[in-house]
Amino acid sequence: MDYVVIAVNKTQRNFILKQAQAKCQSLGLRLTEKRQGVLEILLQTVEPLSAYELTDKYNKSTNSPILAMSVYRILEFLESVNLAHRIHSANKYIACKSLDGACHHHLSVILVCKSCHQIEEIDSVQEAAKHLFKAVESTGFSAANARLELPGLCNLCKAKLDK
Amino acid sequence: MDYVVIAVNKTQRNFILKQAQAKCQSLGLRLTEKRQGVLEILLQTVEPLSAYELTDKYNKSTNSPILAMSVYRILEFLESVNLAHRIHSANKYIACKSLDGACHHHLSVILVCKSCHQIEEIDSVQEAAKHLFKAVESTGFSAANARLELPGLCNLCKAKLDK
DNA sequence: CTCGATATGTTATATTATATCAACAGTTGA
DNA sequence: TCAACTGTTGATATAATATAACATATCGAG
Repeated sequence: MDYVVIAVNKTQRNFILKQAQAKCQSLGLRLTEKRQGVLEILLQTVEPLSAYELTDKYNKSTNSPILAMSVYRILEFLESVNLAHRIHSANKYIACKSLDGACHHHLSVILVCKSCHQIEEIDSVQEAAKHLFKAVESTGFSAANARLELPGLCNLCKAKLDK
Repeated sequence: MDYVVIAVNKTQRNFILKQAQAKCQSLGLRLTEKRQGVLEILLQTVEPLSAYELTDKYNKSTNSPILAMSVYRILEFLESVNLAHRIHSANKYIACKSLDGACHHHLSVILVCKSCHQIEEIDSVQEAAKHLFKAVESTGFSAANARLELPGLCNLCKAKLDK
């Protein structure tokens, strides 16, 4: 299985946005224009973005600008409904790009390349992750909604460094 | 197996410090007075500390004070030789309290309690962690020196919340 | 419409982290 | 012994990330 950086095309973005709308509605929450705008920028971007980078991008693409403060609040909202994830090791944020609308939040594994700083949220290690969670929970600790961030080197960077 | 917050007693601290000295020496590096001082504070403390908290504690316990800048540098050093770990999800730092002098850095799992913010570095899930790493590496990604941070609720806090 | 709740605007400030250059200490080798 | 080199720390400035607090605006239910 090949390792590729996730980039979603326009059709996919629209699909995810629609699902996001539906999800919020079903929760009795509002995916407002600004919230959707922020989510769109995250979806359009391959690398994770800091709140301030996100603010800049947002403001370049609109004529009703937003403040970083609001972006933080919006990110908090998006995270709370699992539409975006925070990458702690980088203090940056990504959209959840899972196309089936059900990113496996409880078990998701995020690979963080130390060299190119790109990120891949992978599903193919579900089983192993599940085992780890079970082992952890058997110690009495309740692992909640965890995304495992694994630092390392992606395929491409490894190839470059090997040269 | 019970979940307990790691606290090392004085004897254990001294033991770890001695090992740290030896480790640095064998690497041709110096565990200077300040570096050792910072490590000691971390070892004496159960909760993870921010660089600035660490600075304050240090300066309260000495008459040759230190600057936060230096603490950052020292933390970087301690991390580079695996005597301390950074908790990304909290932007704080802990000492590696493994008594056998060989914290399993490549596979270590850190439980972070969202409620009391205390931290437990556990060894008992080595096998499961190893499997996960293998699964990840089979995707072509080289996981490097990872500590997995798992957010959740520790035993004690869970009990409190259940009341 | 209007009231309450939610969302956003606005300003200020806290917290975390890095950059830069100078001073000093310890080691090495002539 | 002394000069040169390397690594460590001091000192100051500033950048980057994040939260607090309060005001205003907007949405939706009744």
